[in-house]
Amino acid sequence: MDNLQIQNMATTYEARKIEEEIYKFWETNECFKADAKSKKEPYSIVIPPPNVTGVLHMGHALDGTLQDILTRYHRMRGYEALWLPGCDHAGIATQNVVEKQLAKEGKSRHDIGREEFVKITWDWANDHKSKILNQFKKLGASFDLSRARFTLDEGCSRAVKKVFVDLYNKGLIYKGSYIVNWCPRCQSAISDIETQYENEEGKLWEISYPLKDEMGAIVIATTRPETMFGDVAVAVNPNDYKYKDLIGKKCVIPLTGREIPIIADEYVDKSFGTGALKITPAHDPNDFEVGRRHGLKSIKVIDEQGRMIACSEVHPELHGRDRYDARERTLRMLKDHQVLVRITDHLHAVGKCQRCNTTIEPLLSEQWFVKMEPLAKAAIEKVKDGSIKFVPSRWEKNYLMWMENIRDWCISRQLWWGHQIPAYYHKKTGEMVVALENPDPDNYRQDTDVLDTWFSSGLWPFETMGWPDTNSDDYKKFYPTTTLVTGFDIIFFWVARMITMGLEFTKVPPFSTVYIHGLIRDENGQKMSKSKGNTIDPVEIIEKYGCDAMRFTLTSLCTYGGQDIKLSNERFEYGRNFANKIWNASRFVLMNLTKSGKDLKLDPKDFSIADRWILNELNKVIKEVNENIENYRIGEVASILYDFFWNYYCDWYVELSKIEKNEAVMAYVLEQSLKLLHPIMPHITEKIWQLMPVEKSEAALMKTDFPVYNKEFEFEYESEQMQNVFEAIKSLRNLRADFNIPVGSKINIKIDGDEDLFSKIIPYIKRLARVENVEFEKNSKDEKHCAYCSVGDTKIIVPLEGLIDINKEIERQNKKIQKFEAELNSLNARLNNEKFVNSAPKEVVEQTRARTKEIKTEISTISELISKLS
RNA sequence: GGGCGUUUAGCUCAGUUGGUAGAGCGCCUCCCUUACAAGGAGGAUGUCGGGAGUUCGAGCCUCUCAACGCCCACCA
Repeated sequence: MDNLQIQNMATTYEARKIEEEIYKFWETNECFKADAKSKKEPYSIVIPPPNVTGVLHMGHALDGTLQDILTRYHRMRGYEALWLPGCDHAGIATQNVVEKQLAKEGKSRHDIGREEFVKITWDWANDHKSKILNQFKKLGASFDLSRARFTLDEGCSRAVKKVFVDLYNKGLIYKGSYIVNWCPRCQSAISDIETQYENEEGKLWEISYPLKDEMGAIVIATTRPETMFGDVAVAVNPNDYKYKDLIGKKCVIPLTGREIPIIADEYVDKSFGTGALKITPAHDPNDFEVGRRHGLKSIKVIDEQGRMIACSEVHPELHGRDRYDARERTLRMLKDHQVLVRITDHLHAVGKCQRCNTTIEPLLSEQWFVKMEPLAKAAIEKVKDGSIKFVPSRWEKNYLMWMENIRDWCISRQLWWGHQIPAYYHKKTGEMVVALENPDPDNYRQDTDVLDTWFSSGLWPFETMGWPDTNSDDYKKFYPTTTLVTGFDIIFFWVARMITMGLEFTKVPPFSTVYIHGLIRDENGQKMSKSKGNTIDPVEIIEKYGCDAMRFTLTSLCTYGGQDIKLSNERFEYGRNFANKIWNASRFVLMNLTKSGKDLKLDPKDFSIADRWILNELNKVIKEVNENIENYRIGEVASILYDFFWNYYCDWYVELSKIEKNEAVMAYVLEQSLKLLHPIMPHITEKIWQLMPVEKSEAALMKTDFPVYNKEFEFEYESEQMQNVFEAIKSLRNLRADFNIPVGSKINIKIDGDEDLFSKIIPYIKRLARVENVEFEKNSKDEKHCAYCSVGDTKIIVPLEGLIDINKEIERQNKKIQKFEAELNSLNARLNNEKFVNSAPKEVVEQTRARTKEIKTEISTISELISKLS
């Protein structure tokens, strides 16, 4: 080949240079653009939109790689494939970032006002949207950027408003005063799943509440004494004999003198603490329920900043103090009044804000909620009946458990960045209207709250396709989407909501398969996080090892069970080495092709036994690769291809080609391999393919057809014969190693056995086992000073006068016999067992018999050889 | 308290309907044989966490115990 480009191929794969060049090539040629008007069957994936605040991390790299593999595979399989990219506006996270920036200038958002703040945040978001998507490009992502969306863009806003208004009109959204998780730092309510519980060492204080009208007291236990000013009752279990007589009576809250009733409620656990519980409906979700059951009012004693209020009359010194400060002061007073009975250590779970880790304050507050139970019904149904499948399936159970115990979703957030709630209040009468637009801006003001970020991401699969315009081309072509790829950490946050909303508003599941992969962890199994400093930056890995190398490594680590993936820098050497192997094998092939175009057409007449063998192996691999991708066993695909390309094509076929080559087959197997590898390693395969002088119907490999099983290339018989040849060659190499025969010194052999086969492959043996002369000889008379190999009943005799120690050779052969005999014994044990012969499947019995026969042959061959030696 | 996962070679992990163990890295020996030392040839290494059961046969199925990890719900 006189092609200059091929001559100039570097001896190591220069990943970054080539990857950037190839990605540009795809972009310039608009290879990723999906055509909504195409006649092809659609395949679509929407990206889990990364936060605008984010930078690319390994989780994205894995998630993105898998989506890209599926997209590229289906594109090559003839689907109209769309991978739709986009970003999430990430309400709290983004607002936090911008507020921090303002704080550096000594300002708060209140100083500049809502309008200005939102404007600044938009600028910031616009800036970062492209940053994160550009980073995704470094992954080789074949997503259609012309369709990139943002959860706060016009289309999404329209969808969000419509969904909100519709749900409201159906009575599935309501506003009300309930206990919510309040983050005193974010100054907003957050949902239950945004609250993360951490175990903390705390104290359990037992406080004596004196009875009214009689002697004695009831001792309650609490972890939060400062809330006692908001107590409205003391509750005991109705079956608790200790307190039987006190039910219905009254007691007095210490430090205040306020009288409260002693009530009975099943909720109270007799065995915990003192068995008596103070009820503070305004600051505890369980107490709130108890309070409601008993018609008790709520007294709010902590405000939205986490400061004490409403105790000013009795204890003005507490007013306005932080809740923890107030706790200390309250305890001191209780001690002084001698009502603090006992203090014990107590490990308990404390709710933290997912975004800022501030301790959550359960607070009575007016918020918007989605009534989930009626919506969950269909979402449960469609997973149960298999319309939506989780892979691996165990996540279905997880999903169903959550959905079946679902609680209402608090969707309002007291933030400025997000979809403002489309509820409007009359400035004078306070009358509320929920509508797509403000009915009369002069007289109505809009609700100041915004929606939970997950409200808009819950609509992602259809809002990005043009919904509510169900006539849009994209909606008609690409919705519902096919596969959703994500980590298990957002099944509740996101997947469940998309299913729920999708079914409610589009009447079909938004996707048919949810492919859940594991999470990326560091080498010690710890979650990667910036604060721990244990992150591995994908961009750095790409720079150092190459994108395809990273993709291959990540892919190979994906197990079918979706186990978490422990990563270290070194693991990427695996992918890099493989990329380099592909590069160099291709370089060799390209350099050795003298033909091109039509001259490289396969002609079965020219197939040698080796050609048939490799074509047969390739064919099997093609079948397995297709099956495994279809079944989301993507890690398996990586290892099948690694094994085939390296251990079959490179180690054997290319080596054999140095002796006797069939250019057409050599090129064909390479081209097919490149296609098979393309979804995982798109750049290197595209580059090499473009250098190949084969006939091309497309300008890009990524546009060609993915290989499919071809019955014409079934050559099982030749395949088995070649396995024998390889066995023989390995045996000879083995022998050389055992007797320390240097590679430089050639050996001669005599073959006694399958002359028909071995005569065909003499050149292979000569070259690969470094043999000088081959003779065929029945019942060879050579005896002493020989070493032996055997493959089946074929004997290979290696006269090695003076080079070998006879005793050592006997020992060597005996070892082999021992191995075979061990196996033979276990096989015989089985065959002598009547129950095995009767109850095992026929094929298994047959196999066992056949194997026994094989082993017996081997043993007798070897024994014969030994007898000649001794 | 409920659920899930993990336990296999020194390390990291595969092992798809049960037929007696594999890869990468690491280790040992030899080799720069004109695609590749990010390479080639050969080699060593496992009572598959413990115990019991089902079966002709168990890494795989059932039960149980242990250790580690995750999720959900929480006792104020």
